[in-house]
Amino acid sequence: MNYSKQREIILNTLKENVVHPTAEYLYDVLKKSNSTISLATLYRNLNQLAENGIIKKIDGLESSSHYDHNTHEHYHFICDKCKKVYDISADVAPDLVKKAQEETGFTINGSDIVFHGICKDCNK
Amino acid sequence: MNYSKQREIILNTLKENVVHPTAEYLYDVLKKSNSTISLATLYRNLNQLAENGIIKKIDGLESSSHYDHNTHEHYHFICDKCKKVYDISADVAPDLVKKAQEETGFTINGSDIVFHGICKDCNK
DNA sequence: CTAAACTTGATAACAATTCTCATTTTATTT
DNA sequence: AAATAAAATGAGAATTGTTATCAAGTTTAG
Repeated sequence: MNYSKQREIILNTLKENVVHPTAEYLYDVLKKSNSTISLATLYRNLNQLAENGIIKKIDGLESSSHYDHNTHEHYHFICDKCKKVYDISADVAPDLVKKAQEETGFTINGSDIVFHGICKDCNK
Repeated sequence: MNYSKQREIILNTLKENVVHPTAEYLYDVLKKSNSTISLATLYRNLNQLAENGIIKKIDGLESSSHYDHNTHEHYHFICDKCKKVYDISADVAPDLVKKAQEETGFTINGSDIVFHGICKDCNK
């Protein structure tokens, strides 16, 4: 992977975002800050960054993928009403990957763990 | 939900499938058994069945959704090489949903828990 | 038996993502 | 720093999975 200005901007924009944005959301943010990054370049770089373990692609949330700059093991919750994505500590299931590996005998390289329901705000 | 012949066929076909098929896979199976079920009807019914809790739609595996006739709590593993989908017992993380609920205070209605890596067969 | 509600098939439409390809940037070798 | 190879880019076309539309057929309750 060579250095590229665009990739740097994309990564920084993702890092500045507390939420877990979709490509489309990032694209809008980038456009507003006058970056002339094309949608293809955005997708290409998000995929590359994820393949290199620098960011994490979160699937299973909605029809579109979300991206997370936090690669430490943790899970996600999406509110079915407001669609906000929250982090859940990996402490709720200690050694989850290890145990799954023991049970199956498979080599586990990653996991996508997503809960959905209604968040506190929407429950009011 | 009214009775419908098509829905019955779709549900039975899904039940007979030990794998966790995609809509496309099911469509092929149905065509081979001379069912004249249109793709739209298939998708419509899979969604309805899932909404009514009769089957489960599994997201986060691949670009397309998979469907599971087993609605008891359990997790999934997809082999990145052969793309086969395996079940993982919920025992690897007892009370996962309950704990996540306690930690967050959110109402959790469901979860998609997917591990990926290389299965035993492909590891040989 | 009739009317209202539901379901269907065929196909168009859609949204998210990837591909193509000519041009530009970055890295490497001299 | 010039030449060359390798990687990245932008723009838009293409692809994939899924949903919407709508006229016609089916199911169900009264």
